[in-house]
Amino acid sequence: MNSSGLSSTITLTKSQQQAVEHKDGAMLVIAGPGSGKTRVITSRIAELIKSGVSPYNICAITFTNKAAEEMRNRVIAMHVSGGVHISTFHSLCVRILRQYAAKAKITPNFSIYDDSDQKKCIKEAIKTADLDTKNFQPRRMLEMISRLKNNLESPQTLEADNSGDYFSKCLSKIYKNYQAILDKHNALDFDDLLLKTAFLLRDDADVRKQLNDRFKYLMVDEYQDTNHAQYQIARGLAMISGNICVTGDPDQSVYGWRGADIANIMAFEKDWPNAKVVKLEENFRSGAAILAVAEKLIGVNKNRKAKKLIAATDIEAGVTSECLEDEQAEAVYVADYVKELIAAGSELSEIAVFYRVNSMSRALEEAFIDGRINYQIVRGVEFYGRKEIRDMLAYLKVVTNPDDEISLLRAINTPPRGIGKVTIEKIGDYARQEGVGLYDGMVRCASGEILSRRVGQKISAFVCMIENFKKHIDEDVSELIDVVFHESGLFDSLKIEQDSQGHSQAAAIDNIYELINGAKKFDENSQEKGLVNYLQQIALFSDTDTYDSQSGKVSLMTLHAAKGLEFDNVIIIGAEHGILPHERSFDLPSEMEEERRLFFVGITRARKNLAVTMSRYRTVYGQTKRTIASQFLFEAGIAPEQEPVFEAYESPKKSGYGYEDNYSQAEGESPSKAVSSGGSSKGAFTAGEMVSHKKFGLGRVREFHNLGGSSVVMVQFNSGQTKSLMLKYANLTKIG
DNA sequence: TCGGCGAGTGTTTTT
DNA sequence: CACTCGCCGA
Repeated sequence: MNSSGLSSTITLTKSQQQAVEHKDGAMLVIAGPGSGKTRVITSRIAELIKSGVSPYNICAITFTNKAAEEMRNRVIAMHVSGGVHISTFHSLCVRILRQYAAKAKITPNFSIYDDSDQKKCIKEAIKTADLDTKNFQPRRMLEMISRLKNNLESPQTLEADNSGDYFSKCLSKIYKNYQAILDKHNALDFDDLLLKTAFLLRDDADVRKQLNDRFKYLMVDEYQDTNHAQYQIARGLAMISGNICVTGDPDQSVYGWRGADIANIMAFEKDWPNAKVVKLEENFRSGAAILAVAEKLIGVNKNRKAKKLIAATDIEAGVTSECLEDEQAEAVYVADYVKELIAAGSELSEIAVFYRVNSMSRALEEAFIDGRINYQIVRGVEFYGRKEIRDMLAYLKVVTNPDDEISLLRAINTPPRGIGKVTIEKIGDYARQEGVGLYDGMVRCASGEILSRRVGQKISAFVCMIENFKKHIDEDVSELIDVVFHESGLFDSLKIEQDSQGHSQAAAIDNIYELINGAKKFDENSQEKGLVNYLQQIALFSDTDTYDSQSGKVSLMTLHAAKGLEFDNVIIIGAEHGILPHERSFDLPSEMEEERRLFFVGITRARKNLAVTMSRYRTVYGQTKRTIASQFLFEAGIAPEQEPVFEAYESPKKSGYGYEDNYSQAEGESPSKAVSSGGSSKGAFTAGEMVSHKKFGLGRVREFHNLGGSSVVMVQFNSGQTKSLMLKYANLTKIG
């Protein structure tokens, strides 16, 4: 999203014009990369207002806070009066849920739980279900619950369905417990924000009517990445007016793992039968050479609507690729390449490096520091994930929401106050007897005879402190944080640490001051003030929100974070089998296609120069392993000249994390042959056929997914195991 | 009560 | 390799 060309006098193409002028009814804008989508959306908002629609009646939903902010600025720059609601789905839901809290059966001061909060809750939920965390891994359970929530399955509906097997019954129980814990804490997780809003819209005609009246014109960007809950929310919001305009690109759907359903955009015309469909296929961003690579790659995907990438500029573009020895060499290569770009006149902020996983930034950072290149890592959790920040936020959450036990338990012993497990348990038991929350239990214990005098005093002191903080709740958030910082003892304990450990801890105190500074900005600028608002807003900050286009630094980020951005120069590192595509995606063709789209997204961020690198060896989890070139390099026609041995392989699942057990068989094979021939097992398979595999022996084909060069066969082997194999590498022989 | 230490474990992407 | 968890000693 470049900020240039904001002037409303700028000329639009015919199709852009069509999209901008469309007013009433449904519209689907299929917008390829670089097709001026953001400009279309903002121009349309301006056009709606010009035609007499009140800004107050317009709602635009973006994918990230950053995108929302940017769009807000653009709308303002168009000299259109304010009042348009622009936010992410999640922020919108927070607003709705607070406004209609009673109807949603929650209280408006709810906490929003992040990953680590959720993890604590799920562990407790598993324990109270009398199950163990070995067989029911917290992470996995959370993932499945998230999936359920995204599909709007409540614990009740799940429990009512008695048909499930043992595992689903356990899951159902865990889900129920987990939700009970969240309810008790007056807390919502990310998925709840969507689910509760969707239910509210579905079940309460009054609310639905009011919101439809409020948001007469709804626009949803990045529609290809909406999940079922978001889809239902959008539908609910536009149900009466029918004025829904969605924009997106199925080829850029990269959040399937988070429940995003590409079918939402594919089936839009069915949902809204009179929908106008506009395709934006002209690309104003990238040079033709880059587009050719992108188009070649994405063309391999099977499940897609055909769409062109038409170069609409005469940018001279270049695409290079390089194979380096290991990740250090790769990072140094990138640093040198960046220096060349700078020498050639490029701005640092016009250079970006993308990678598949966050951990890959490390080698880059070292090389950039060595090379004295200024960089920014687009990764936000960093700051809000720091211990001292979380500690501080825990206090604030307790102040707004004493039922938030996760925060309460954190705050009560940071810094240590000599209140231990036993005491907490005692109070917990007492509170349960009395039918009150833990905090209220403390309040009562502080004066009662439940605890020893000594402990009672400690509790009393803590409760008094929190109650005292509550008095400041209507002051500026920044002031309250300052008060909490000093009166809670957090400052003292950090100071002591700092003094004893030299200056290594100085950052902790500075971080709190930075938090205070951020809060000051919130106090000054935010539309809706107050502590609860502040906390709920912070909870929704994300990685991509930290990207600063004006930083004057090279940007490093994951491919996911790169969505929606553009740079003159893009470098994508780690184009290796197992990384891009990621090994966790090997089993499902749909996931392989998503990986391909991810690479596609990365490629199409570049205006002038695209460089792709891989390395021959990579150290993962402390072990150095030989790598295999990504098939995507070949599909896109950009394999490095100094070509790596492209080895035949089997799906490396279950054989550990490395690929070592399949790299022996390849030594002699000619790489180019292995690729272009498509392997030895050509043609189609059908379910039921008997096949033979070198290593796994005999088996029967269960599924065949014809994906051209990357077809996948799922085979159930006689050994009992079922494997998904890439057809062209699996070396399957048909039997009989 | 709490911090330190050692064994064990798990590794994608993020609102 | 890095992080978490649980146990033990002070």
